[in-house]
Amino acid sequence: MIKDTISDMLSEALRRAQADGALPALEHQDPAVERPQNQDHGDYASSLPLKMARSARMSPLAIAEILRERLPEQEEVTSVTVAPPGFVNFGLDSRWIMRQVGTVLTEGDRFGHGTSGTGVSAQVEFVSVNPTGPVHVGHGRGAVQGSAVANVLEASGYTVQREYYINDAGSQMDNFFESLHARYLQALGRDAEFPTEGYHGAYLMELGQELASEFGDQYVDGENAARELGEIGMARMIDSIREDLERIDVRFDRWFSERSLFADGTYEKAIDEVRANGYTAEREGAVWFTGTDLGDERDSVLVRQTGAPTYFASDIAYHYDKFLGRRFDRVVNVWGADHQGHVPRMKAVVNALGVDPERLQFILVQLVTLKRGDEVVRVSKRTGDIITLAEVISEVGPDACRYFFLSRSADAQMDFDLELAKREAPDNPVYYIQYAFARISSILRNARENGIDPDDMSQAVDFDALTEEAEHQLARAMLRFPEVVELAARNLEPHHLPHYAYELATAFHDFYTKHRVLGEEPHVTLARLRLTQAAGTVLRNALALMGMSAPESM
RNA sequence: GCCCCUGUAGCUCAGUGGAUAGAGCACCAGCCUCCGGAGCUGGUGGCCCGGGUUCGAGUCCCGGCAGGGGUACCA
Repeated sequence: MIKDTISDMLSEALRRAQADGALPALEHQDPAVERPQNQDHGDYASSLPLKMARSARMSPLAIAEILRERLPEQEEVTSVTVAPPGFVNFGLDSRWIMRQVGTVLTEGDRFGHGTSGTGVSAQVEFVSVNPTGPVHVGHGRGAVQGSAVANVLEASGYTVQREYYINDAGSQMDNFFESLHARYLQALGRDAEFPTEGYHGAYLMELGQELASEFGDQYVDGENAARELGEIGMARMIDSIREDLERIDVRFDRWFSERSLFADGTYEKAIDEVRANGYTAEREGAVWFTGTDLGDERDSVLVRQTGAPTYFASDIAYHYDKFLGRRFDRVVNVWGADHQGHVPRMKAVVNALGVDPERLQFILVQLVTLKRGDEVVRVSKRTGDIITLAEVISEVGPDACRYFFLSRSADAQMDFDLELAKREAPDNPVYYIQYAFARISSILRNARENGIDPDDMSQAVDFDALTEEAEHQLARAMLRFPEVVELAARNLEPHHLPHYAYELATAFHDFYTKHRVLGEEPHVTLARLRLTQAAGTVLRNALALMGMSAPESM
């Protein structure tokens, strides 16, 4: 990345200045290269002189000047200026910028990808909705955020595994089995007492009816009837969850069963490890995790008086498997904000397993407040008043759904007004972005009709023919893409992607409005065609990371 | 009570400690002989309050205020 090149230039200048005594030798300084908001200040700027002025006991301007004089030559940087109160501003050679269009086309769908995560394995676990009900709209937000984070990490070179943790053990499954069995019996016209704390949603009645018509009275009686029927029902639920998620391009490499932790001995190994490291205690007939020894607020129960493990104990086993079993270098858990209290505990647990807690990161997705107009819609499985992800997808479409969930940072709550989302669908920014891609595709189609084959890359391109401001801005916008991907990966903030895509689309629409591609002088047409193709490549790559489609026509 | 997240334009949201805080929607005024007007151009309008750190704070720290979430031998 050009940004790294400029950082290296500054580091070299600093080294030289310290070698010849112009600047005092200080400990490592970050070159602090950033993009100025105001383009008059160049393509990149460094505030290093301002940051080191105090410790160097020199004026920032003097430091800036010393650095500027010692900067190594670099062909892509044509201007370096010192600006008060102490910036070093860098201007890129506009001809070099335009030639990067060729680089974009050469790299194709790999343009924007980086290497910061090369050789590092990362697991992203997300959604993980209990298989007792459908995916609702709040889960959808986590699904989109998680899948985009996984995409962005992968694009940064990480070896990524996308995982869904199936909570198929524990009391909520028993409850689901009983609830389903009751619905099944009711569907067969029999008296059945529905559990007070059961799952009241309409989806379970439908499932009960489905199983009743399919299996008849096969599961009415018998010791294990409810359980056997429940297993079938759970598999159906998981299938339906999978289908819903696939509609918004959310896919998993592995569906990890909580039960398997107990079946294969991982659970015992994990608890033994925690015990061996001295972080368990027996009190009041229960086994506790003494997280307070590791800075947690309070101790937590692992095994109840009844002998049944808590879900927390399962989670210990699960993370034991992630770090000590499958040996992921990094683990990212995407959780709903209602699980926030669980984060310090999990950090403490990982610590207790002898793993650096920094390797475990969380994205806490804040809750979605559903509205219909002014009316707030509460999501409740107990009442059955559920707005499912599937419903939202059907109303606003998968691309708009993804864009909407992606464009807000995970730690900000959001209102989702279904009426508004429907009404504004044609004005949604997603169409603006996709329209840019459709226009690009249209130009390429027209080029073919005019006897120009855009895919023929044999002809030499005169990028110096691209001298217009709008062309320059479009190319500049394209070059920012790798930096955006890197930023999104480093901070686990996929919401930068849609904002970037919008800006890139704006740069293209502006170019499109002001200049024609086809019908100009041949060398201009060819150069603009390449610019257009490159814009399409970057747009498509950005949309791909967002999990959105890039339609050639709309 | 304690812990976490959030407070930026009328509304929905961006804004890696930097130079003159940005978009969309809405509102006002313009642009179609020409590659798709789902587009383009201009205008109105803003950092919750009070301290602090810093050469520099929307951004970091402390204290308020407001909204949301969490504080189980539920998950």
